Amino acid sequence: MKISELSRTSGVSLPTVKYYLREGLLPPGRSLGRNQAEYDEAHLRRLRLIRALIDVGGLSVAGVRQVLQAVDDAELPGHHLLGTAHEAIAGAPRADRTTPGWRAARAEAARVVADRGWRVHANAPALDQLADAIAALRELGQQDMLAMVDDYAEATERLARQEVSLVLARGDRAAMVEGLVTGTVLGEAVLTALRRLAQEHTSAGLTDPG
Amino acid sequence: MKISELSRTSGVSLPTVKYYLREGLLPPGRSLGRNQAEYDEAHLRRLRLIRALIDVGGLSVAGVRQVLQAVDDAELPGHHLLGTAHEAIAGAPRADRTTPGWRAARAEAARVVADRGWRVHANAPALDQLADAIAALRELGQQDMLAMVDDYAEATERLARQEVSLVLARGDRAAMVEGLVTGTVLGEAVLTALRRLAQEHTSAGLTDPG
DNA sequence: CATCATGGATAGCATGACTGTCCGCTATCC
DNA sequence: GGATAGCGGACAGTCATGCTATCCATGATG
Repeated sequence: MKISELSRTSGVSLPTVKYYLREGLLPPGRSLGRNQAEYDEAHLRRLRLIRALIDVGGLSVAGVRQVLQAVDDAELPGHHLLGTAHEAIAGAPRADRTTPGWRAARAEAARVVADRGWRVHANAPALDQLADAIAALRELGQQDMLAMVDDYAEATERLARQEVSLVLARGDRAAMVEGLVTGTVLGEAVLTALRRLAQEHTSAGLTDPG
Repeated sequence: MKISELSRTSGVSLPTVKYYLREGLLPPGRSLGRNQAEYDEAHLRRLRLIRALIDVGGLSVAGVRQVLQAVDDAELPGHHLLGTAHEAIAGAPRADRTTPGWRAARAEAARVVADRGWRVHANAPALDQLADAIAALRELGQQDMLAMVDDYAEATERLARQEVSLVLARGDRAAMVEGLVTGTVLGEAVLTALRRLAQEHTSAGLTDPG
């Protein structure tokens, strides 16, 4: 198919498709001459993945590029890809990570993980994000919220087991890789949306039962 | 304290403090004349909350303003505040919500909630976000991931019960209100960070046991 | 009394994610 | 075989966000 058809059937405007091409998110089509190129199903699929990562996952264009490069790297072992996906989701840190309070929170985050016996990379971005949140909670005098951490950890551990086995159940590598990325990014969107709905339900039920 | 001290002790640059004042995130200090104003602990606290919502929660300045207006509205019933927080977190939708695929996903989202007996506002933003994610998953041929939805719902329901009762356990309204906001926004950060860590642990454990 | 910070207003800047325009070329439809 | 619509490629322009910088008249402070 031609670029205009790619644009039309994907719903992504033509200038934007060109932009993604320029930015290396979308591989160039098979050139059929100086000013004609052929795109196929794989491009369409890729374009949809890009939009999902941006629109639903909230990734930046740079983050998407990172993820896609990892996806396309056939050598990369699976859980490296996961790490890349996590880095891309994380983006640039906004919080100040130099204060003593943050360092303490960071140590606390490491402790939570260690207590659970989780084997994670010592400088996983998620550890820093957890520290950001813990530090903020303490700074705001909301430490009592930290009582939830164990419940969160328990729940996420159970869910992660399900997710990972679901992805591993797929036979081939390509399907696993895509599942990993979408599971990580879109799964997070599903989880947080459901959390909000559950909160709304529960708070309505408790403040206005019946 | 003076504005410069507020800036110094909060770690937020003076121009930024002025910016937040201009934007109405921070209430003006008690004026002591044409060019002098007095700020207090409440301002410091508020400033820290703003930074937490922006840095950790990822809210936009507009979103923060929305939340704080609700926080300051003493009339607003509790679960309205929750709704406002959810709207502010959600921000402007990025996905296209006019396609038939999206409508189907939206109906599916409503069904998930209804099947659980969750009582939520029929146009809660989280329902749309859930639909965004479901639509993306289907569009990408990753429907099998939707098998997780029930587990997510189950887990979030249990967690929400804990969270809400934790917040309600606080005596006074002001503490509850702040707990609600921080619990919603920062709790989400904690949850997603832990989810990523759990994923990393699990995938490492399954691909490389020992 | 000399400085210096302050409140208030306005302008400027960096980044990110597009969007619009132009150009020379070519496939395709009369 | 000529018109014309679409194409690839290069770039400049746009818009929103979240600050940051400058200026000024005033008044606090040593």
